[in-house]
Amino acid sequence: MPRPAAAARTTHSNTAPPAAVEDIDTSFLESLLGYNARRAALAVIDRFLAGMEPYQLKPVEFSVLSLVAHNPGITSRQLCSTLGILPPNLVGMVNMLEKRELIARRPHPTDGRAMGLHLTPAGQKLVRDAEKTAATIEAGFASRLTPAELRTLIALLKKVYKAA
Amino acid sequence: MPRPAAAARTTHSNTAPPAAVEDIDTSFLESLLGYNARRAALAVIDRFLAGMEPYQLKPVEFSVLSLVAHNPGITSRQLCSTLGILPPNLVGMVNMLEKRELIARRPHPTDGRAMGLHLTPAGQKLVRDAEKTAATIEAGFASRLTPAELRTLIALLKKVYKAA
DNA sequence: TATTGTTATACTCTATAACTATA
DNA sequence: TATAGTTATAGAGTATAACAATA
Repeated sequence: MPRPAAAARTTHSNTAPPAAVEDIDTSFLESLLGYNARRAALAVIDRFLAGMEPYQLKPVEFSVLSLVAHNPGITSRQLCSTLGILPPNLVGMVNMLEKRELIARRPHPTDGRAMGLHLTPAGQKLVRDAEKTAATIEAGFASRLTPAELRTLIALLKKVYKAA
Repeated sequence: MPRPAAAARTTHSNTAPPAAVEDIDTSFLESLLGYNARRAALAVIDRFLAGMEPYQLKPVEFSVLSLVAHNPGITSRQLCSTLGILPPNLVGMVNMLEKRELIARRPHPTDGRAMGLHLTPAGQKLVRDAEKTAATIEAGFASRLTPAELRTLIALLKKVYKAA
């Protein structure tokens, strides 16, 4: 974001070390997959965060609810290994979602230690609406990417993190 | 990561609600750009973190050193806006890199408030080696992605986060 | 008046150790 | 003995407010 050409006093002084930097060279970083993946993820998540504001859901909370919706009876342990979060960090989230009466813990049918997670009717409605919003956000990126590019991008991303 | 087919007792009970989940359906989440971008970024950064261990550099510290290397005299403010980090959070990092004698603060040639950042000889050597390692890590992904796919992926990621 | 660098501080996210009850 | 869920806690990472020196 530095202005294009102010203070032209410090131009082409090829030998003097104490020169000011005007245009920042980011070419090396931009050649790295990690740098670009992180920047893109942050940009998309930022948009997602804004879109989920009416539902008071952060990205991970949305992921949890969506997984419970499509996998009624899923356990905490399964959520953790699927989403890559640690059990102690899930507990508070599940408590909060239960207090909001979006999900309910029920005893697991075969494992007395585990609890199966289920959506309440209110949770089902919220997830339906939130997933619709997520799809809309997704479509919003079609302004920068064609549908084909979006498909390609997602396919390549999967190739990167699957079989890690 | 649940085992494929243990406890076959709880199979095809199509009507009973309290059933155990065996294979987790993640298809909706996997259709979302944000989910895939985050997972991919985490996977790559994980690999990067391991590769940078001998240099004792975290991804952001590597980014800072690399930017200083290619832009000698760059200011803290410029680093912050380029990398999307906040000034208070950069201070400690620069202090630490200075204490490790990898960078040096010198007075800015035209702005008395600012400090220009420069690499020490030790810093230059470290960055050269670390960038070589970064390129190697990058090449390591060629096992999952062809060089053409990697180029396409990076180009599409740029499209996503530029013009955000 | 605005900006650079800085301190202090708070809030979130992520990680580790240890306990309980079931398997 | 191992695993699911939980508690407590520690450590990163990220955020805002406010100040001194300079523009």
